[in-house]
Amino acid sequence: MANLPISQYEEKIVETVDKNPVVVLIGETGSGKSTQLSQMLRRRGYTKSGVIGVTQPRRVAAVSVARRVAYELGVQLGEEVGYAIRFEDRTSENTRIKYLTDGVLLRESLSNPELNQYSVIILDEAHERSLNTDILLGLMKRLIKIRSSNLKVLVTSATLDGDKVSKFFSDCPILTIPGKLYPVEILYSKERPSNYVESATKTALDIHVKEPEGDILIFATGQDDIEKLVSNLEDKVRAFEEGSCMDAIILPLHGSLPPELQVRVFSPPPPNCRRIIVATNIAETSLTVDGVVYVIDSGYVKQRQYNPSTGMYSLDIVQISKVQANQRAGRAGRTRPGTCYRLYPSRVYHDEFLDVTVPEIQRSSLAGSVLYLKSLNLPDIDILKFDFLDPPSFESLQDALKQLYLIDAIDEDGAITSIGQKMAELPLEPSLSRTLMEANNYGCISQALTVAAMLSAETTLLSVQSSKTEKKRKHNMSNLPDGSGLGDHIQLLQIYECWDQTDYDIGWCKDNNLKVRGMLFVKDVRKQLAQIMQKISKVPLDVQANGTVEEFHRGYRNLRKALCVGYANQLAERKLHHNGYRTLGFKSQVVQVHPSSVLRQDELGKFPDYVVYHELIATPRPCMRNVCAVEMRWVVPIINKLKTLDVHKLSGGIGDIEEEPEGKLPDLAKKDVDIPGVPDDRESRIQAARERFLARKAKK
DNA sequence: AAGCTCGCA
Repeated sequence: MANLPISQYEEKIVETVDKNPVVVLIGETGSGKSTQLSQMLRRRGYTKSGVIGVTQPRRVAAVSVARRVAYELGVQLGEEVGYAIRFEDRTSENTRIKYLTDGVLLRESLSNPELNQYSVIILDEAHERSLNTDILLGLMKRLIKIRSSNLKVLVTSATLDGDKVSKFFSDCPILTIPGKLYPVEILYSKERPSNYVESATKTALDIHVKEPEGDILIFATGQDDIEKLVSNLEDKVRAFEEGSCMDAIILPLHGSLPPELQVRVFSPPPPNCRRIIVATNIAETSLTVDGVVYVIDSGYVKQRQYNPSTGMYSLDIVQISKVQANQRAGRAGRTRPGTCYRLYPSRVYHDEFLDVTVPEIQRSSLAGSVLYLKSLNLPDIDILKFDFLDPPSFESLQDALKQLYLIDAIDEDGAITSIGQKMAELPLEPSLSRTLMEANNYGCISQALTVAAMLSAETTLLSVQSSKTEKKRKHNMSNLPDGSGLGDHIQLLQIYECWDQTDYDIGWCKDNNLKVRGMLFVKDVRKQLAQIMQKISKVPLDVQANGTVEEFHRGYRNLRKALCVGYANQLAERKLHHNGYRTLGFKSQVVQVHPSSVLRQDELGKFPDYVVYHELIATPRPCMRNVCAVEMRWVVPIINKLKTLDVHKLSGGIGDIEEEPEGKLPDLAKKDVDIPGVPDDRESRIQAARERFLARKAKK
C-alpha cells in the first residue's frame, strides 16, 4: 500500500479536494487511484457526512476494487465497504465507501436526483467516455451547483483529456499522479502495411526469434483476424527447427470466447516457452495479461456507430485514438521495460489519430438517454441544451425525440408523458419498455417480459462456433422452436418457454447450443423487469413464464400487437413485387430480412406486408435483425402519427434553422406514405386482407 | 444468404 505512487500525494490531494468542489485527477496506470482515493478521503473525514461513491465502467472492476479496499481496511465486504452492480447490492446501512457501476448510479439518481446520501462522488476511468459516464458528467456539473456546500466530485481521466474536463468544470484544478509503469520503447513502421495480419505475423515471429523472453500481445480487430493470425503463427512456429528457438504457445482472446478459454491467458507459460496472445481491444482495459513485454499494435479497432438519419447501426474498422494507442503500449510495461511495435508511421499517430476516442454518446441512438433525462424532470435542464462534455449532434437528439414521440413517451411539445415516465423506470431500450407497457393492457405481460429479457441478452445466447467447424444456423437447429413463422421475437419467446418447461435445466441449454450464462442472465433480467413492472402497475400481475398452446393457435396476436406499438419507429413495409422492405420511420431505405431470421414466407413466397424490426444493420446489403410480423390494421395509426410528426415542435423550436434543403424528417415521413408516381397499394392490400379473412371464415 | 469490437441498467 505504502509503495503506491499515489500515497505521497495524499496531503496535496485532500487539500485540493477541501478547497474545490471538483477536481480532475490524471492517474496513470498503476497509480493506485481506484483503491486509494476513497481511503484518503475517508481518513480526511468525508465519510462522516455521507457515503463516498466510486463509479466504475465495468462490473468486475467494481467488485474487485471493493474487495481489495475492504481487505486493506480490514473490514467485512458489504459492511463499511461495499459495492452495487446490477442484480447484486452488497451494501448495508453501515456502508461508507461504495463502489458501483455508473449505470447503477444513474438508476439511483432517478429516485434521488440530488444523490443526497453521497458526500463524495468519484467518477473513475472517465476517459473511457462510456455513454453513462458522459451523462453522469453532465449531471455532476449541475449537482455541484445545487449542493455546493456538501458535495465533492472527483473525475479521473487521461493525460490527453484532462484539460478539457477541467474546462468543462469551470477550470477546476488538475492533479497528475504518476503511474507504476516501466518504460516502453515505441517503434514505428516506415509505412502502413497493406495487410496488417501479415505484417503482425512477421513482426511477432521476428520478436520470437530474436528477442529475449517475454510474452507478446497482438492487438487485432476481431474474431476473424484473430483466427487467421493464430493459424498463421501456429504454422510458422511449428515449422521452426527443433531447438532453434524457444517454444511458443499461441492464444486467442476476444469477447465471444467462452470464459473457460479466456482464463487460459491468466495461467503462466511452461518454462522456456513464450506466449503469443492475439486479442481484441478486450486486452486494452477489461483484461490485464501479466508477463507481456512486447506489444504489436495494428492501430485499428472495430467500432459500432449509429446513423441517426437512417436509424442504422454499422460496425466499422476505424483508426484508434492516441489514448488507445498509449493504453495499448502501456500493456508492455507492467512487469519490466518493454517494447511496442506500432504497425504505422509516427506521422500517422501524430497527424491522423484523434487525441481521444469518439465518445459513445456521439455514436449511439439517444432515445434511451433522452427519455432518462426527461424523466428526471429537472426544472433547469432542457435536454437540447443539456451541458454535455461532448454534445451529440442536433440531428441525433432530434432523432431521439422523434422516436420517443412515436411511442408516446413524449407529447407533441416534447414533454414527457405518464407512459414515458413509467418507461424510464425500466432498464430497457424505449421500444421494449413501451412494448411492456402495452402488453400490460393486452394481458400478455408475461410473454412480453420474456421477449424483452431475451433481446437484452440476444448476442450472448448462441454458442460461438469456430469458423472452421460446421455452422449451425438458427433455423436448422434441431429441437428449437421456429417462432411459428411469425418471426424472431416469437422464436425467442418459445425458446425461453421450452427452457422454462425443463425447469431451467442447464443440460438442455447445452444440448440446444445455447450459452448457459446467457440464458441465466435472461432469467435474472426477466425477474428484475417483472419486479419493476409489478411496482409500476400496482395491480397484481401474472408474470409466470408458462407458454400455452392456446397462444400458439391465436398466433401470439396480443404480443405482436404490443410489439407493434413499442416498435412504432422501427416499422417496415414490404415492396410490392418482391421480398425487400422499405423503412417507414426513417429516411426511406430498402432493407432485407436478415438471412438468419425465422420469419416465414407464405404459399406464394411472400413475406408479410408489414414487420417491425429490432435493429437495422448496415452490412453491404442493409438488413433488419430480429423481425416480427405485424398486421396492417395495427400499422395504420402509426402511419397517421408519422404524418403529423413535427420535429421542430418536439424540440421546442430549437434549431429551427432552414439549413437542410432536403432530408428533413417530416417531409420524408410524408413522402414515405405517398411517393408521387408510385401507386399506393395500401388500400388494395386492405381489400386483399379482408378477402383472405372472409375466405378463411367461409372454409370453417 | 450474413456475420458477432467492448460495456452497462
